[in-house]
Amino acid sequence: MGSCDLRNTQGLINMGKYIALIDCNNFYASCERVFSPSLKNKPVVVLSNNDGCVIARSAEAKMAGIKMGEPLFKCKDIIKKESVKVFSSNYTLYADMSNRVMSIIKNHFQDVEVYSIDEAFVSIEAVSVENLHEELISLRSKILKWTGIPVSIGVSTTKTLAKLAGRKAKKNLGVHCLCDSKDFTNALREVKVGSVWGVGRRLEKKFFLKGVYDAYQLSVLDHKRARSLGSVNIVRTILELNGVRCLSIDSIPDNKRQITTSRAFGSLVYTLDVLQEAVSAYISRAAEKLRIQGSSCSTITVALSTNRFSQKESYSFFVKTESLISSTDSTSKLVSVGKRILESIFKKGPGYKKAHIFLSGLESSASKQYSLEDDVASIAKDTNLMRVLDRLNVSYGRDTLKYASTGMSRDWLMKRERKSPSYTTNWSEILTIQL
DNA sequence: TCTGGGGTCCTAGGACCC
DNA sequence: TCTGGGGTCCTAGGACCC
Repeated sequence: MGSCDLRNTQGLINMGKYIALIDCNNFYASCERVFSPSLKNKPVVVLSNNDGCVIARSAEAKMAGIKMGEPLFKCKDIIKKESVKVFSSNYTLYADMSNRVMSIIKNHFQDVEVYSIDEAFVSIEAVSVENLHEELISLRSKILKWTGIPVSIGVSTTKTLAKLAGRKAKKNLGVHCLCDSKDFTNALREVKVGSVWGVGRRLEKKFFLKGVYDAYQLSVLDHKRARSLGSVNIVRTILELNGVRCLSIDSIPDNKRQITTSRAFGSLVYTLDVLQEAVSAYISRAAEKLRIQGSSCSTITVALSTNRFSQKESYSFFVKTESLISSTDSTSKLVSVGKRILESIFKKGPGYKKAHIFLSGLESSASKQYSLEDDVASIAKDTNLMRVLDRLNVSYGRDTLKYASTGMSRDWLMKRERKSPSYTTNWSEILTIQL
């Protein structure tokens, strides 16, 4: 963490170093639009897994009154009335489009932190705000021209302020600099405290009770009072609102400390053998993620849950964790432990909606601790097998080679009834143009 | 009928140690 | 009535993010 002396907003202008947040507009909806130009200016939404909730909306869909996170069945009427185009999520496509956008940004700037699939923070040394503004406007057009994805860019001196600037940029669909102390107070007053990055619903409620309603009021809140309402993070947020950098730009992502694969089934599952297929498949996926970052895990947790929205049955969650004697990244080893755990938590009766796998106790595979009981030769063999498996699946597509235990029927697979083709990652689904 | 998934960090409290 | 003090490590749960 950088220095945390308290600076006032006057000091901002002379800090010399800026942080920009580059954020793709309505990202998933925009991706769908790139490949279906007829959707231009039309309302578009993208759904979560299992076609459950709306997780991305084009501007027109927002205008039509569809809310973020709303279950599909609750906005069926609007969708019909406004002829909203609905897509299942197509993560392969979005990840690929994201990579394209991010690589343009990385070519342009040195210090880039890819913060999420649709956002990046960059740290910039600029001569003047005016020059920077120009530069970012041209970057924005380049991204739009090269990928078809519109972005908005917020600039300020800390991440938290860049986020606020990004909100403004979204409204006028371009670049917004929040670097001048004159605009500062007004800009902060316009933002509800709950919209500040780092203030969620719980904290917002607490702040309301204390008469803190907007970002400006938060920025002048006494640190001790703030600390009594939240954790040390909220004090950092206040400092950041005052232009004091507490959060740095991390251009090299850390390895994950925990790996999760949890997914709802397409329909309720009642039998152990179908659950075993699903759990094996989820573990395979989690183990792949583990190997991608070169880690092994020493703890595996398996959980089953019923439908939490069901009126008829009460919600149940069964969970069990097992520690391994020495850590592993082998799919087969993890699957066999996972299946054993599943058998021990499975109860006949309820319909299961979801299975969850958590891998934790992660350490680098290269420097892992062996146990006296380890059969080193068979571990080496397994490692080679995993290498071949991963390589084939990278070259020829996921699940080209998979464990039989993950099932052939895959009755539990999630619903994705309105998925667009994987235009950019699958030869057989490439875009075709008819003349 | 239908309600996402994958992460992080922080804190309090218990277990344990000398 | 009286019940050491100081420390570490681990875990569960809460809050937040996209």
